[in-house]
Amino acid sequence: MALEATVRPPEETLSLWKREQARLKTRVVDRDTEAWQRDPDFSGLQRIGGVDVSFVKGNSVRACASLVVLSYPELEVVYEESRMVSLTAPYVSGFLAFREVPFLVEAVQRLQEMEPGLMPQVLLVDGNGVLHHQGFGVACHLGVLTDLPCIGVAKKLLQVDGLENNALHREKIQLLQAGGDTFPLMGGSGTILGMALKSHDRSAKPLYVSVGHKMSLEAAVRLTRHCCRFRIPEPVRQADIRSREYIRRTLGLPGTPVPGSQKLHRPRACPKEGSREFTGEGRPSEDNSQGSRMDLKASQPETVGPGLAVK
DNA sequence: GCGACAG
DNA sequence: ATCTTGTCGC
Repeated sequence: MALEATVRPPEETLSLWKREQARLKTRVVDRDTEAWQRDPDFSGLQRIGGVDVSFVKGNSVRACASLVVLSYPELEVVYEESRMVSLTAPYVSGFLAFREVPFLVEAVQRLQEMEPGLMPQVLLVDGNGVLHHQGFGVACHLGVLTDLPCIGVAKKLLQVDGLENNALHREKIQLLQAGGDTFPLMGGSGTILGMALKSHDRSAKPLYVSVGHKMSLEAAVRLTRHCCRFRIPEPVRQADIRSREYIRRTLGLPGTPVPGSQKLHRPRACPKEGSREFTGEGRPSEDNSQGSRMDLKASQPETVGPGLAVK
């Protein structure tokens, strides 16, 4: 059975995860690698991806992972895939990627198979990049595993390396005037780990932008700003909206009983639907037979597609 | 016992 | 992340 994605993993698992983060961190590229990233108007940029995972309320395992692709600069959704998944790892601050990234990588892989022409040129990720305990947040993790440029966009400050959401920090926030205003987030070593960004004119809370992969912080901030019709950049916002919507429409549908309810309400046998999901297309459904528990599974796929190799 | 805590 | 209604403002 799927492990309790609620329990804190043993220290042994956490140190394995840390080792994996340290190993993959050496592959992060924290500078612009594409021509469009340096262009004042992002000329050449046509597709931006966004990913998010939403959860089923009373359930720590079931979730919906969404990948959307938006056109640039129109910011219209040109691709969407939302799919129910069964999480195997619990949420532990600093190790978010081990919970969510495997399903996001799979989504990118399916996109590469089904609609390679819609592969995004950059991914906006809900969470941090190098602004992280080990300097390797979920945006870096997804970037390295897919070899796509990635930007970390967090809604709350991760208090790490001396960064604190204290009075001084809140003062700086209040000094932000117009949309696009920023201030640097400097770690203890003096390195700029990210930027606080007022994403639009009337947004009290800033976004915390950091480099994920294959992009400079300056370009990451500028692009994030260009994606904000509202506080949350459109690619991430659309992924969030659509993953929640998918859950809302999926819950209560047959074939998806709540774990404990089966024995109580359905003591008798029914056709073995098991834990299959309805895709709405009658396609075979999700089966995260990752085989195991919480392990190094988040880093299992090392390649996504042409030119997207990671060894 | 108390504070911290991306999603 | 999720639990939750109304309310103030453009």
